[in-house]
Amino acid sequence: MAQLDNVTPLFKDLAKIEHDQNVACHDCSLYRLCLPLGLHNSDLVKLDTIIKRSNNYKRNQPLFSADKQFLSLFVVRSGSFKTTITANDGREQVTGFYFPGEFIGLDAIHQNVYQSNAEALETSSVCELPSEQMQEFGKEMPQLQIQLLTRLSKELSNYKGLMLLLGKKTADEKLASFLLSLSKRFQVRGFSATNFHLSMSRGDIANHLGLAVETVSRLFSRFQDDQLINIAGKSISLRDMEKLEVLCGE
Amino acid sequence: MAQLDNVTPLFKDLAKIEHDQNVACHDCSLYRLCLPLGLHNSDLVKLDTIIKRSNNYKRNQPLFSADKQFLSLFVVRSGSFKTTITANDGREQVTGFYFPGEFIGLDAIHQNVYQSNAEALETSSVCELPSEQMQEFGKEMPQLQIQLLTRLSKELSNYKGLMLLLGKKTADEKLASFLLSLSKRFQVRGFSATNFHLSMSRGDIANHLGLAVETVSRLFSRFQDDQLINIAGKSISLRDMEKLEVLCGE
DNA sequence: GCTCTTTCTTGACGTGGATCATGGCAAGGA
DNA sequence: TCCTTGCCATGATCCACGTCAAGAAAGAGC
Repeated sequence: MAQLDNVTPLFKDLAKIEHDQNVACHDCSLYRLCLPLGLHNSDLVKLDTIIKRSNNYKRNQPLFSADKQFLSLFVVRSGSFKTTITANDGREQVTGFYFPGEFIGLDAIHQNVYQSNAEALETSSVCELPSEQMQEFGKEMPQLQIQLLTRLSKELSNYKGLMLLLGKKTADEKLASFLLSLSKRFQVRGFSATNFHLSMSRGDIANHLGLAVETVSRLFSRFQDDQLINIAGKSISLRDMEKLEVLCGE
Repeated sequence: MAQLDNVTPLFKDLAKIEHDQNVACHDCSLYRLCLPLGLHNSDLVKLDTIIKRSNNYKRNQPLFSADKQFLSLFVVRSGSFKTTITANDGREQVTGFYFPGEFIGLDAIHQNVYQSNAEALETSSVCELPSEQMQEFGKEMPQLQIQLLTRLSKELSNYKGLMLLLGKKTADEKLASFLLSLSKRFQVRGFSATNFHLSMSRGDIANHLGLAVETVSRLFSRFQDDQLINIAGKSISLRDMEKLEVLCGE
């Protein structure tokens, strides 16, 4: 995310602030998108005391692994992460990509065990919310619980959309849907909806969409030939949003 | 579910009780599987006052539809339901099947709008939890919120498993995984893990697994030839659980 | 700067599962 | 008993996408 430069005035100092380990929630540029929204000021101050702000994670560095004890929820502060699950024969599925303000680890709550692997896609940092203290605080702060319920509910409905994508869509539709989903998420974060950086590899994209790398590569080329996008390595710009919207079929 | 007859002693009167509209939570045979688990007795009594116990829904009768206002969460009391989402061109994805004690509608919380369509697969009934009152009660009953969080978290992690299934598994593996998932869910409900009734059509199964009806039909035949299962219409018995476990690759 | 490695692209070919088409069977209605 | 309707089974055919192979770029390490 730090590579992105088409920031709106509102978020013009995002890149600076988000990398600062010592900024409290109420001064954080992600405040509007993040957990504390809706909390009373006094609760926010309390919450601040349990949040650990991480150092940078490097590309490919794991945040947590499946089957390990669930100790903390994470919120992305800068950069991006992917989560994967693994079949017993080693096949992997990339279950999601996570950008600043998004929660990682919500699926671990029900068994107190991480259900997936999470790793950084680029130099990234997180805010860590220790699960025990979150549970304590939750009892006194219904708003905090409601935030978590809302996040979980939203992620759940995303995943149902992904089922439609994986189960029913063609390769073209899958890629168009993926690009538009990224676009919308960057937009609410104050970045350009049309020009952005793909922090994940072609392999990750292909895996996530249930396609072969070669198919994704060919589609990028074809979308470019058809003037739907411009793509150069990891930089992409969406040239014809309308056609992309039609293509994705939602 | 009412058609199932291999019930264990523990649940021997399930079929009778579950259809009784007037049974309170603490007398319900689903108590151990359901929402109230972990609530104090006084809270349970309070909760009981807002729960509406439905009449029977008939086969194909909708419980709710996507884009309608979110008014209630539902818990299946008897029978079974499916949920679907629809692309704008009419393509449907069956996102899930729901059995007694399971929640329907959790993905509607974040926008106060139902995100999917739900309909009965057979004669079925539900307990209805009005969302407004649930929100009120949630503020005073942290245990209730925790139950909801736990359910959501579990459903979320199921969906990540479904992504692996849809994205990476072969037709054989998909069907084996599906059958074993049903088996486990029936088992915790006190029914036979090996002999049960498929309340959904071949079409629903195929759709849910991202396959064609014909493929599902051929697979059932082949599994039968290979002595993995016996199938006759909607009745199925799993003959070789071990091989099925191996086949499903988890 | 240069090598080594990883990632990406592009072409040629093969295949798993979709689609199409036909027929069987059970339930319901007259 | 016949007809209709819905659901399921199964064979024949086809195609979207995967697999294989071979370069081309792009980083990573020195």
